[in-house]
Amino acid sequence: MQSYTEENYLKIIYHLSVISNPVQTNAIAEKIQTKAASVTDMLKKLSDKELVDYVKYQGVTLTEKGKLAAINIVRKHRLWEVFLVEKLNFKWDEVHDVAEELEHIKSTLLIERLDEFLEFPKVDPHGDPIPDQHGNFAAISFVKLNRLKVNDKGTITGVSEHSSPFLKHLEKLGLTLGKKIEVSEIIDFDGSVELSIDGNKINISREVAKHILISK
Amino acid sequence: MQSYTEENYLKIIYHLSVISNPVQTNAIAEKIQTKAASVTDMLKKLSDKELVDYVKYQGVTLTEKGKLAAINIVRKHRLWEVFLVEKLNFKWDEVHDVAEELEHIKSTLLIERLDEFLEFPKVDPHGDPIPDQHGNFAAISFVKLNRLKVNDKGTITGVSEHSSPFLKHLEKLGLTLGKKIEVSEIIDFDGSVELSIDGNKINISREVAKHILISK
DNA sequence: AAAAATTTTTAGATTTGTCTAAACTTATAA
DNA sequence: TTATAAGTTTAGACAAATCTAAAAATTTTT
Ligand SMILES: [Mn+2]
Ligand SMILES: [Mn+2]
Ligand SMILES: [Mn+2]
Ligand SMILES: [Mn+2]
Repeated sequence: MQSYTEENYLKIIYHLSVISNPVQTNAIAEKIQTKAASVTDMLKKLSDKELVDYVKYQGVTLTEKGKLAAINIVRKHRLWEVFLVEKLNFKWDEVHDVAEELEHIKSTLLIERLDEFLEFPKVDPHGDPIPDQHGNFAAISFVKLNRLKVNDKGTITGVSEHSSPFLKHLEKLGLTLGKKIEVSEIIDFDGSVELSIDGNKINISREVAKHILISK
Repeated sequence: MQSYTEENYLKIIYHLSVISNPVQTNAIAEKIQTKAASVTDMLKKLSDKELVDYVKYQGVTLTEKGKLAAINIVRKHRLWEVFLVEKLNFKWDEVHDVAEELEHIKSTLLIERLDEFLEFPKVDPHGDPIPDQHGNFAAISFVKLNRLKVNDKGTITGVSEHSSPFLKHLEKLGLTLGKKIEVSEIIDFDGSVELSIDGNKINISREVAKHILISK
């Protein structure tokens, strides 16, 4: 079994390894809000437990065992988020911090029953896929909204930024999961994007567009 | 805010102070599965935080602040137990350990929404009362089954022992919450009790009878 | 290819919660 | 009322996770 802290490291290494592999010490330090020296200590420990392959000065990669542990935490995180939104009427911007705590509850029975209670959801409130108990999940194919051209159409299926201010902003603009959008114009001056949604035209900054995931 | 460990101490002091006040160091040590020396250290810390009144060699009493914190943890513990039984189909002997972890999740919104989702339950799966958000709850009046005389009748409204083996045993005998019983005989030899329940006669040991709570 | 900048690791402390062993206080018994 | 037992606290140590400051390795720049 891993400690609360070890679980957090595994999860963050998992998320970062999508972007770069192996994962650098400083990248972890920044995400986990700690100092590089502390990360080095933990990497040695995770390496001793054979959860990561660690090469001094080079970075870390999850082992199969570490990857499975990480995915299991992600599974729990996302199932709890679904629970909070579907059953307790949380908004999608309110769930993340609570799920950060709930994901560490240790009970296989609990999580399997929760999955069943929620009727085996495939995605969480931010459009992220929920792994099954074996760690398998279908990768969702999407394009970032800032990559679309004028007249391109699609459906909002996810977000790549989970902060409350960002999600509240999207909500206010009506940019929620499942909404159909069409790019009506891309403004030369600042790269901002004009969208058609629900018959209205709205303008969003390029920065916001980057974090909206679109599927056909 | 209190740490996970501090919360456990507060809760256990709260439960023990029903039996004896002030609460002794060794009593806490035994419940928390630790050594008396560790308890002493923690009592000093809780005293510094004004959560307990602590007199060296005499024991501890919860302050108002400490009592409120403790009741809040009990509230969370019991609400989670209801959730596990009512929504996730846990048995009453399976909930305690998971609730021990869930009770430490820090989110007022979560617990108020959970309470609402469960439709404001008044008792948990073991018949224990659930405090409201101000810490108030109605004390449930009961007699221990071993105190009843022959021909006394009543309803099972609670248990004073929460271990899985004990609860499974009761379940097998059909001695669950809400069941009506009548004492048909008390065996001289070993003090065991014969009960009428659902038209059948069953015999339970005095030790088991002690932990079954009966109301009129 | 050496110098400078960046990144990472080590060394030594610190905090939280725990432990053992010894000392001390209180309760019980002769 | 002194002796003994039981309960509690202190002293000193330890493991987990963190930190700062300094040293070492790697990468980038000149
Ligand atoms: Mn989240
Ligand atoms: Mn999510
Ligand atoms: Mn319980
Ligand atoms: Mn209970």
